[in-house]
Amino acid sequence: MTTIRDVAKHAGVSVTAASYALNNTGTIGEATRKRVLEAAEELNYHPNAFARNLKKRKTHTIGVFISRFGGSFYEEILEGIHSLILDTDYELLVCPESRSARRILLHRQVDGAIVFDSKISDEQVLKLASRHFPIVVMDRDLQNDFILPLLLDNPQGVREAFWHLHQQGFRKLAFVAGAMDSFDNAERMATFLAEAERHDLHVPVYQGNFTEISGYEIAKAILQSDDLPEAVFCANDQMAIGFLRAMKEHGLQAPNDIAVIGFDDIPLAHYMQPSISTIGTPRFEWGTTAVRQLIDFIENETPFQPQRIPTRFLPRESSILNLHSQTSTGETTHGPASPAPS
Amino acid sequence: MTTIRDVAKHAGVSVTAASYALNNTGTIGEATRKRVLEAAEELNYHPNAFARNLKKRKTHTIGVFISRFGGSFYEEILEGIHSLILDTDYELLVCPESRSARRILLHRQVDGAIVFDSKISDEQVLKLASRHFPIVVMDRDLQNDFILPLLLDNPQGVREAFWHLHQQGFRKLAFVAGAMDSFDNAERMATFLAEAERHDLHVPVYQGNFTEISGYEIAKAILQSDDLPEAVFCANDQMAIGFLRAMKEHGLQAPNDIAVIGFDDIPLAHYMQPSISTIGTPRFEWGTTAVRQLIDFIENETPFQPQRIPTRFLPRESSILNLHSQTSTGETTHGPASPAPS
DNA sequence: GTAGAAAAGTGAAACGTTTCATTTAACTGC
DNA sequence: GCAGTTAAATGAAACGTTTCACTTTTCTAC
Repeated sequence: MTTIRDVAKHAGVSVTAASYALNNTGTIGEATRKRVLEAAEELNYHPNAFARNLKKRKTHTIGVFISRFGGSFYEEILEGIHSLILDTDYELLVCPESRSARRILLHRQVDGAIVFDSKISDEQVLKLASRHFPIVVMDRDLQNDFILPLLLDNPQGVREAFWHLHQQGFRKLAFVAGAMDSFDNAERMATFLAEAERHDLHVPVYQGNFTEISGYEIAKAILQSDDLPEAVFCANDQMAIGFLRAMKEHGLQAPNDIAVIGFDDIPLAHYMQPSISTIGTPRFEWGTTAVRQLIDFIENETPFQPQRIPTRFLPRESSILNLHSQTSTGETTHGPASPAPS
Repeated sequence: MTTIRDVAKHAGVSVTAASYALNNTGTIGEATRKRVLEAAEELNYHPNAFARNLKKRKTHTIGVFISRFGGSFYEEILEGIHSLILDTDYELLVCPESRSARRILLHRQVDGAIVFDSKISDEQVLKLASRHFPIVVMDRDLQNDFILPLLLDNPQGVREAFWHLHQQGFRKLAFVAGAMDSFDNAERMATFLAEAERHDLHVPVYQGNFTEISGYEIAKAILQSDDLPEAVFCANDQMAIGFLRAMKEHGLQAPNDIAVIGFDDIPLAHYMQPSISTIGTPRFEWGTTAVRQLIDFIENETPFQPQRIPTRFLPRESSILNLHSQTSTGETTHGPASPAPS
């Protein structure tokens, strides 16, 4: 492993000179700079990042902490994050959950973090966040000078969905919940139940965990009974997909037998048959917003601006009664994100 | 920032003792170890990873280098990689392309790398790989003692697809190519053209770049002419989706007007209408294999075992003529990866 | 030609760990 | 109670950079 010492020797200058030349800092003659750079090239020198970071105490890297890669959900957020990173000279580092208690995060191998993983406890986030280590959280309602919550505006989308169902005359509703420890699940459920309450409707809640299989199994259980709901709201699309699969196996169809609504607008929701009504959100921008604010804080200590990420109900086949008696072109041929024509 | 020095002082021991206690190394009394650990806890101490790695020259981390997160393609590979990592005490670090020439990789902030990004040049990989820095490549045919290529068996799947088309009587074929610099694209194209050649068929090639929009635009161009192909092979599913979208807009249907085949078996391919015939591959296992071999090399210098990742043609609606006159249950209700019932 | 200023270059300390080589303390068995 | 061992604890060097404070060289203006 060649070090800066080797480069300096090879170029016949001091280590300091070599360092200045390589970093374009300090004060150094054009001729020697050239010599140093050539020596570095020749020796295939690459600075040791650990030594450098140890000294500089800056890594120029931001870390994103997610639970896993699957599920189509993070994808677009990550793309947004990545796209903004490309415009900066920051490095991006994505860490899924790992056994060894997230050394990367704890050991501050990054200058700031974006946290989207409920396995990381609130206490950890609180303990870690500081002027020198700002954190953006996207999955919990935590806030101080160094912690920026960027949360979905769940109530908005859920209300729209509820109205949509109510307006069409659905009264016998059910709610399929996601993981208990999820902020989003809690808020979606609370909003839906509150809306129902206001209309004097009682809504049974079935406990799932955001996976397709849990939606499938809940549906199986429900379909055993002879007392079916008219419409089901699932806390995310995966579960809605599972629910629909079970319905199909029982020879039932959405929306006529049971209307189904999901949440997230993952690409599949648009392409399924029937297409799934869901609540969409600008995930790409969600990601860019997070990075923008984070880097702004790191570089200029710009105070964090908490904001809610808008959500919007997207009516599709799985919950629109008599769709085919109405105009029904549009939608299916457009991109995944497009709503029904107004 | 509390350092080990603070911990040592607080516990009333030497720095060395603190280090030994914290790392469970050296020789240290049970009582003092306790005291040190308590002090560390109390001061909320976390070792500085840079200092540590600088000294130890091991990071216990493996790095995955991909071009981007989107496209549904990497997702399952990353899940495989992640799932195996969880069984080890290694850390995982995923880096998408970034402006600053991939410091992470170059600066060896990881103990080994998995490269799946054509923007990283062959020369770089060759220069970098060594006994102390093994590299698995998944997107290029590069090999030596320290570089393990894990490539798709493109020829297998492409041949099956070709036979499938040929057997149904399709003779007027076209090939929609992906990015020029892609190994997979090259191999898929070469195989397809070679098969065609053997049957004295001439196949025009349209140059795309793996994106949906490129497939869409190529289709638009083709559909202008009055001389349509009978079947089109797209080098990946994204382009096939774009192609089908354009066809729909022209009021054409697959497979009757033009049969369409893709490659990759991304989840959408299964759910589209019509479902898309494609070539599937065990991406999850692809990821686990990469990690397994990499860590085995790092820990035991187990020699790399190059192997091809199997591929398999999955016939679906977009290329099966008269499907509905045959048995046609199954498939659509199964999970995305399941092939047609045999 | 010289004083003074600017430019170019250097030595050494520091970043926070780990670990080698030593010293000191605590046990043995007789 | 002592020599010999083993256990426990320590000081200091090292990892590869960057950067401060300083010295040497070169330039400028008179």
